Amino acid sequence: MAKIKPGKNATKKDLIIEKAAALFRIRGFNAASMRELAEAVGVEAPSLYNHIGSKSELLQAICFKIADEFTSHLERVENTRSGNVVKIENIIRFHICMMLDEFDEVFVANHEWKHLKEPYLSNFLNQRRSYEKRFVALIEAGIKTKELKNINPYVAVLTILSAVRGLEFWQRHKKNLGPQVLQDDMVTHLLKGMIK
Amino acid sequence: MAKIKPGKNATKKDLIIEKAAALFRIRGFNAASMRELAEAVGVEAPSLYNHIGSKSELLQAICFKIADEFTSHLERVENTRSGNVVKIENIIRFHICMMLDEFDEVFVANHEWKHLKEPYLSNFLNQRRSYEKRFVALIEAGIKTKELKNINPYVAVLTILSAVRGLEFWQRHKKNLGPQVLQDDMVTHLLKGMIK
DNA sequence: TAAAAAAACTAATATCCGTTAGTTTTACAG
DNA sequence: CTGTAAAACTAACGGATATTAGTTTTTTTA
Repeated sequence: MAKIKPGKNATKKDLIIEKAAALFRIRGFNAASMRELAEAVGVEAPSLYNHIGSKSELLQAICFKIADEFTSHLERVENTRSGNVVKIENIIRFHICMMLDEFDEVFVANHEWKHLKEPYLSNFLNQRRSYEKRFVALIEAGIKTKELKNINPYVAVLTILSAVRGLEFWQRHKKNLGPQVLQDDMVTHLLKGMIK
Repeated sequence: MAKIKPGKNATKKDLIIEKAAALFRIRGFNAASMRELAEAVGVEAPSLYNHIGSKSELLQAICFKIADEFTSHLERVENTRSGNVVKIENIIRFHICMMLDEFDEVFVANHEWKHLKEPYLSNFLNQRRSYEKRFVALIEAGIKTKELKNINPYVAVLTILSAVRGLEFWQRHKKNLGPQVLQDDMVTHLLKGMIK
């Protein structure tokens, strides 16, 4: 069969990772087979190994690409001079955008990380914990400056991150509601509540 | 080896399902092997088949047990004469309790349902969709009676259900915060927001 | 206590999976 | 064109998995 060229600026490895993200999301990491992945790429299974080292390497690439994007965005926000509420709103909106723009990858990072092998598993969890702690610190700062209610900051972070993650169920209703309305509504709900 | 008796009122099948829920949660449905499950039960793998039909039957039992509990609770709430906000708060608190009391089962129902086989997969998804629609109706009613802001009810349900689901990450912080505080904080956050 | 039923065990099978080995084809540099 | 390297292919292996078959042990029943 003819060699298949990937898009201009992307390597074939990138194409494989992209297809892997979609497949891992739909079938789950363990249920997804390298033969299925090969078919999606348009190649026989062993040919994949000319470009990648192993199946778990694919999972690592996906998880850490996403983790790094979130981490570096948080760093950018921290170095801003805005108020804490603005910072928090910024983070919420970024999560929503990531969920909509890089759906497969974010989904896999959220759901399949447990199948990472050591030491990647520990690295990933440490990076997550660090992210959450820095988010908590932001909320604590907002409480100190009286911008926020005297809530438990851990519960708030938990609530926000989980709510935003729920956008993975969004696809169903995509037709009825634009992403901008969605973003605004969710930000309002999480910041100001739903009671009049 | 001697026959192992389950707890007084539970059949051996119930014991197997219970152990399966814990195992499926930790390892994932596909990664969890029947040999591992057998070891947890204290038996050789083929012996399991004296009590169950197949591995997927276990997943079905777990998923539908949880789905039915949520559905019947919703029905109870619907038949109540309380205000809509009280009903919504009731549902949120029930979700939190389920998450804390039947952690393994709820986790598996939330994460592993995609490995259900037809027609169970379709049944499960239909039951979920129905639940969400009835929840949406409750919020729409609250908007109509001016109890709630004029938010998009789909976004609200999405936000609430996802936030509550996030309690699966709770175990980490259990030591620092009691479940009652958690419940109250989360209900407040979801109903009234975090801004002062 | 003897017969019947339930539930354990051992052994084995068929299937699928990730991956390797070895070979052939394609693409590109000179 | 020609030679070289990259990337495709076919064939196959070793290991794990769910499950079945057949047998033996344990428990219950009468």
